[in-house]
Amino acid sequence: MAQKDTAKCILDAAEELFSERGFAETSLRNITTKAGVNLAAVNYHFGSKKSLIQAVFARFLTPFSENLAEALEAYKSRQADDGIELHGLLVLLSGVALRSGGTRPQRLDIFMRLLGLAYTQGQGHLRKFLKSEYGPVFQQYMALVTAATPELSDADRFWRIHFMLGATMFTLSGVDSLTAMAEHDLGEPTN
Amino acid sequence: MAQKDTAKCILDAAEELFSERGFAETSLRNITTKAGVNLAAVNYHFGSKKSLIQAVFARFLTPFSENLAEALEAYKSRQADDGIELHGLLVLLSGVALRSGGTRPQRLDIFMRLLGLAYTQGQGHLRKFLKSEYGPVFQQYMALVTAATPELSDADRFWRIHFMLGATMFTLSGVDSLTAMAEHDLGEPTN
DNA sequence: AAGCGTTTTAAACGTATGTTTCAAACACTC
DNA sequence: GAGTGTTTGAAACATACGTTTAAAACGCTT
Repeated sequence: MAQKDTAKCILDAAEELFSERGFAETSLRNITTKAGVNLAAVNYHFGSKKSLIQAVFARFLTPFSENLAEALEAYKSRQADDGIELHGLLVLLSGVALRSGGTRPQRLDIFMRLLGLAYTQGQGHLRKFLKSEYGPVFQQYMALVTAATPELSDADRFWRIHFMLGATMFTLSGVDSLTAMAEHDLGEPTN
Repeated sequence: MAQKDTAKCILDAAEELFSERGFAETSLRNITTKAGVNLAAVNYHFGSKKSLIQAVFARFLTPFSENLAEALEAYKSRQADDGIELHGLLVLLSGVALRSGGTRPQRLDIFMRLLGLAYTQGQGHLRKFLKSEYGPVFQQYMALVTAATPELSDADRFWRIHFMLGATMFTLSGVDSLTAMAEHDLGEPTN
């Protein structure tokens, strides 16, 4: 419970609570209570709840997109001669994702849930923020994927990426959804 | 805009708004305004917002689980001799899902988004409701899937189901997530 | 230790929400 | 057409939220 930095404590608490309960269902009072700080600290350090949400994403995505940009540069100069290869691109992406989790290993779980929330809840400001801030790197990556799969039609590539992304995010985020409904009451307690 | 049944208008509006914006982000005033009914109608017809949320799910899931139960019975008696076959089970499930959409074809899209929300937002009451109400049918289905894949370890089967479910739900729900970040500004307007 | 910018604290503010109330409007039987 | 149970309507309620305020506490240079 090292209370070294108030802003960091708030981000940690917010990250966890948001991923468990969503944005609107998590009040600033929930966050500050869990973080052990004063309620006003959120607005002092982040300005507003919206900005706090964006900051939670930025803390993960900024290193991630930087790592991805670097890896893409290295990959492009390395593969300049013998063309773009899909397998290498996928390995590159998963490697960057795993490396960007920071110290805590469960960071990727939490972040996958957050990313899902960003697009299932009404947070339009978040979508705009993510797209304008981190869009270019992902567009760059997608362009390479397209170059690596010239044999696919745009529609085929679109759906295959959706399938892959869905399986990945769903699995990594640990959201059980339908399986939870069919779950026998073995295993961990429900709360 | 046939205002035949107030309860139905409320369910339609709630279903759509919930799937677009989440549960907590959608107020009863939003719903009743869109439905063209009085604010108090929600509490009169459904008792509370929680009950309304459950009713939205029940309207889709009750026919779905009944159809599934029937289809399972028919399948089991038909396949009694030559064993359980996985492909037939999957065709059965997708057939039931497509048939349970009701008249409107986009119902399945909306419902996949809702199902995702049910497990990413903090609605614990919803999870309990879904599990107790519809869990048994899905357990029955999963038992058949298990019987149809005796060559798989429990872990393998668990992850394969997760992959399939993730790809399916992600694709059907039309949630764009990461792809939206890399999207070029072509295509439909953003709002 | 005084001074000053930064951070924390407790309390209050305005607003939006879910819910309740109670009278009016309606539907339908006798 | 009066009477009765059901549904709608406008308004008010209590509560929880995000945000703001202003004073207190702190950290650090001098």
